[in-house]
Amino acid sequence: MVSDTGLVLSEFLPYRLYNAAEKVSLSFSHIYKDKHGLNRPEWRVLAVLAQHPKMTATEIGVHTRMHKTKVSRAVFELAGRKWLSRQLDDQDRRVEWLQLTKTGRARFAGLSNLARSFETMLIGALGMQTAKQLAHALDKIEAIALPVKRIRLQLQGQPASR
Amino acid sequence: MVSDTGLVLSEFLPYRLYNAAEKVSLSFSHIYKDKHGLNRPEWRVLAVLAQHPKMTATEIGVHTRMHKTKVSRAVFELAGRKWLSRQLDDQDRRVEWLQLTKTGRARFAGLSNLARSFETMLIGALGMQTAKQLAHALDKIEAIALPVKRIRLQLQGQPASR
DNA sequence: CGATATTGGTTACGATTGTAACTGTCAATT
DNA sequence: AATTGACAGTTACAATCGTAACCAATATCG
Repeated sequence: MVSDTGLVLSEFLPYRLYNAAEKVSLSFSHIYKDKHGLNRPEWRVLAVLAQHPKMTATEIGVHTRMHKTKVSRAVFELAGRKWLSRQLDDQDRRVEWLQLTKTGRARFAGLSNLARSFETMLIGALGMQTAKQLAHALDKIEAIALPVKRIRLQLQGQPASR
Repeated sequence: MVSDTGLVLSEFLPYRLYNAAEKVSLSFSHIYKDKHGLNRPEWRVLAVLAQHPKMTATEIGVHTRMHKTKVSRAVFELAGRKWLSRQLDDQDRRVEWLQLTKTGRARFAGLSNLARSFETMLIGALGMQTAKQLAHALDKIEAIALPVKRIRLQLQGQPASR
């Protein structure tokens, strides 16, 4: 029989993890939001393209764990700003190769520095040891398999069941 | 001069933290969503009221770090299901005291057990040591002050400056 | 006491998001 | 080569969410 002492929400790990992530994310969001009016998907697309010069929207979705509609909208917005260019693959005209324009790279450079400063500040506030332990815990969370029903899982990299 | 090697998104701590939280939260959400059709705010209100028998909507918002409109909607929904009752304070008729009904408590009991099982599973997958380190890191994140501009901060519990 | 500010909670509206349907292109099977 | 299925990416629609405006009720201060 289970002792139904209830559940202390404020000590419940998923809850705490979520709140911490929201807090950090909210604080960090000013870096891309305030100056450039980017939202999170746009920031992520920018950051991935800065690191991987040529990618397709689908690849970006897999890499950033974002739904393809999110990616699509972010790409649309960034293309409108001329921060990235789209180029049809000539083997397969369904796919578009995306890459940052000079403007895009320039804008990102500044953001990138701010991002790293933020991370440094965060790690400093946590202390190096705690930060390392946190990173390690995140490694594990990324690695473990959690039950995910109902959701067709937007990152269609690996086939679920066929 | 800052070495602009760019930024490796997949190693960027805020990004990783957010993804991990989303992964865990998405997996956990099935527990309250699949069977009862609750959403996250509703789940939280339920859990807090189970722990603290009588609270006001404002208090719930502070405690769960949720915006008062979210709380308001969740309370509306749960009241509609008769999982909680509202009772006007007779000293101050603006405030409503909320408490779970017998139905609400009964429904929550099951959820609470599933929630604890989930947490146990998660901690098991992480390993006890990692889980403890994670909890410690989350403690620190909760405690530190991160720059938050622009946002009027929905949890008006503690005065920011007076 | 009366005007004004503040507070608890709700509602309206715009923005963001996810699901599903859709378009166009390629691949496979006949 | 024609049909069928799969896939890249977009669009439509509904649900969720945050901001701001709002309504009552109380507190404050002249």
